[in-house]
Amino acid sequence: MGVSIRDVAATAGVSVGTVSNVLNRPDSVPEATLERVRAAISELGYVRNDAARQLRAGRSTTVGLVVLDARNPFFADLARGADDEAAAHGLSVLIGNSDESLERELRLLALFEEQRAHGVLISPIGDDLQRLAELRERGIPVVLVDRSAPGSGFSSVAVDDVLGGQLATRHLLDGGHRRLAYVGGPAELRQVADRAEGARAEVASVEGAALEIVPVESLTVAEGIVAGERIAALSPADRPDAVFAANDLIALGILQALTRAGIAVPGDVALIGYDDIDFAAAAAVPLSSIRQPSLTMGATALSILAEEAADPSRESRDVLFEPELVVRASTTG
Amino acid sequence: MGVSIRDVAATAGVSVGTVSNVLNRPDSVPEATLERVRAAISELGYVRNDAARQLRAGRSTTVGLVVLDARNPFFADLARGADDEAAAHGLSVLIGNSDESLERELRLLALFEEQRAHGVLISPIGDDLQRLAELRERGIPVVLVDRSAPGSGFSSVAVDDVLGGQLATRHLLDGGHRRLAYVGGPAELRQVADRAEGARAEVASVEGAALEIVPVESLTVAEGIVAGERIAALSPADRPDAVFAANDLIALGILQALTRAGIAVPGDVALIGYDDIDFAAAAAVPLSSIRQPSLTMGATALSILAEEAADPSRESRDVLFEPELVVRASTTG
DNA sequence: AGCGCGAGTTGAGACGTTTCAGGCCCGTAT
DNA sequence: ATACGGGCCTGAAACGTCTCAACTCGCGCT
Repeated sequence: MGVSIRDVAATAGVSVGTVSNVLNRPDSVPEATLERVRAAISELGYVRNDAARQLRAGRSTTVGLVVLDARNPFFADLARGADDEAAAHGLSVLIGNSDESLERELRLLALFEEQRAHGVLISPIGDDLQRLAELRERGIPVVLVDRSAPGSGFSSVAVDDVLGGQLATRHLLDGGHRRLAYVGGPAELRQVADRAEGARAEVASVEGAALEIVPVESLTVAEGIVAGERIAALSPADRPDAVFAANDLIALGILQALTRAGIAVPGDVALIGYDDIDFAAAAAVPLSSIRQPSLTMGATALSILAEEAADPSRESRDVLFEPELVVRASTTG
Repeated sequence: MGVSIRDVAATAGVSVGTVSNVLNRPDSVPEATLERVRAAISELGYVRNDAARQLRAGRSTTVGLVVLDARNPFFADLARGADDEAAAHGLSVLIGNSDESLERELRLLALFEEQRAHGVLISPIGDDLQRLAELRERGIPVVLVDRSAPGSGFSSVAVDDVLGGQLATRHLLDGGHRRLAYVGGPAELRQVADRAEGARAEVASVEGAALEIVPVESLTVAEGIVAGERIAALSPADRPDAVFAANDLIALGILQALTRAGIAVPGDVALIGYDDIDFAAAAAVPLSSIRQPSLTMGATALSILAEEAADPSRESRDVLFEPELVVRASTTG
């Protein structure tokens, strides 16, 4: 069925070794041979078999990327950054979606392990890095993204989420708000917990300020709507006057629900999100948010991964980016 | 370094064939042996080598998906639909981003061909299906997504874009608008051309209605902003009173630009998009749009692909979904 | 006792690539 | 004339899996 290197060798009248050289080390082959082999290749329509290469090489040239939600533009951007950088290293990125489910995360890791992935970039769900340590022991380097873990032995590329939570919260407090709510979940997600911690710390530093935690099941627009409806149902006396959402999808959902219920943003309730996705600026009320350098994070993570794959003895590195407050209409009324 | 099936066989005291049977046909192996082999597997931490399986099998278990823009939620949904269906067939989906660039598209196809992909789902850029025919000849089935091509020999899963264009345009005309603009590009994209054709047909059927075509370089928010600024710069006399955008990203960009320029939507200019992405409903002015069943399309495409991969002699099929008008505030003032 | 049968197991061979030690040949130095 | 070096090429081995024809063994039947 398939045309192999052997067929090419036969029609070009050379050995398989020579064809391999043409493919991989063209400089070491004289012009005349080069052309003859190339002619044979295009005549036969030969296409390299990647599986055979990988088998020989012992590992693949694919990097696995496990994200919490492929539909979240933040992760799409992160993937894009990784993808661009991967091209420069001759690698390709395979995106897997854990959907905040531990079971799916494990399934993806098993898949990448069977594929002898060149490495794995992951935004893990829980705090149990056991499985990841296993991968590393078997020769697959792992870099954590959107999640720092100093001392874990894994390299990581993240943004200081505690600081991000503080920035968002201080901004709300500076606006004169005192009855704050934080909407986020599930609590197992480190990002969710860290941003809450930042919020708590900041609220504690201001006399008379209070923080209520509103849990949601996942970081999606749909869950944001649910949370928004819950908030809208409260009497004005019980209702927070400012809401900090764990990400922009939640914030957009809340915004929809509040607007539909006739509650003005930012007039009645100020609202700030997290990630600063493209759509935040285009929202019903342009959304204040905390910006993360998503493209850069993806690129950085991939390049660290490539280094560790090339030299496994390398020390792990933790890169921490600074979040940035972006003020728009949703908090300035 | 790696633990192979041979090592497992040795420690379990059986032959490699038996281990393979345990892995692939556990029913044909008696309980006692099964357990012994499984014990050896977990003792040694054996993990199957996918490259070797693929080499043996002659093709991989990965399906390539080539999309025009991975950051467009429409394609993210489509990918998700394909991914879910793939799991049911024991396949996995590798997403590639052509970014509306022919060169990147070709590179991705080369990659998938080297990987002996199980099949390829693609939303192709141009009208030249030559390269795809090549893939098919070499045993890699191809299904077109978001693009119908009856008579091409390729199966396809699409939405009737001409009809979609008509729906959107008729809705604007029904609203009393007569000076219409269509914003879309690049023109090579069949989707862009078909939607324009629908618009043209509908406008032609109404006395005194006019349609202006505003080209953009790509279907992104950024390009939408550029187009919106161009429209905003026109004098009120020259300005269209209704805009049909080739997709929601463009529409959201236009919305931002118009709003910033103090032009009211829908008061001064009505606006409708295409795709009905999640964010359309959450926009500054909730966006009217044309809904496509993205998840279903992805799932359907993958399932057709799986059938063709199993039986290459199968006749090609063309599935055409009906678009649906979703009316929101951006066209009802 | 001889036979056939089926369940369970074996082990060689093939998939297509890369690598690498070795071989050939020609030209130059001795 | 001989030796040597270098450029070019060869061909076998190895990567880990699956398949399949062949084998063993125990058992029941004649």
